[in-house]
Amino acid sequence: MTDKNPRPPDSPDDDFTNQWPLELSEYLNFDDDQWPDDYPESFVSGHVFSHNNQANEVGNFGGSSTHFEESSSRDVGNEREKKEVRDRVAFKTKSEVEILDDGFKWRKYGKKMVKNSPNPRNYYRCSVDGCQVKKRVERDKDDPRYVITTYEGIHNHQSYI
DNA sequence: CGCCTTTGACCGGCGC
DNA sequence: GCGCCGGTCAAAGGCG
Repeated sequence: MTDKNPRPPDSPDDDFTNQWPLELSEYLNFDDDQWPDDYPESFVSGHVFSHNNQANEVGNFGGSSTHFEESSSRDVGNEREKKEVRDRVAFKTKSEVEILDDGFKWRKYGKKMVKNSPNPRNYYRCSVDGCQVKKRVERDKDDPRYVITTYEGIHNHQSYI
């Protein structure tokens, strides 16, 4: 259990989104805290990119379309001290494997079967000490060839691997 | 030797 | 009040 609350005040914030190693073909931001029960398939349509810059690190990235979603209460400004200050970022990536290397070390801490999906959902956590970033990975129930990765929180460190 | 993976059980919240 | 669901932790084992 970790009742400590690190996160130095000098740590960079949402800037990390700018240094994302991946090129996002599209980016969607929802005003709501959650997505609809059933995201339409139009979500996944077209825009198939070929990321070559990352391919040198992982061979699994050959040809993948990535969709980016962001939901966070940055407009409120005053709600910084709330318990839900975590940034929720959802990626939809076309991949045969679920283990997409985003440049960070993740330790799997749980697997669960959600009723809305015939496929299990995997829970990962950043292995770096002080970094409480969590990651949720599951396959699309309508398109098993797509993988939905949801990131929660901001990394305490900027170095990856 | 250290770290990560896996499965089960437990817990909290919400709905009915 | 109970049931359901999603989320997390824990212990053991396996692998590098």
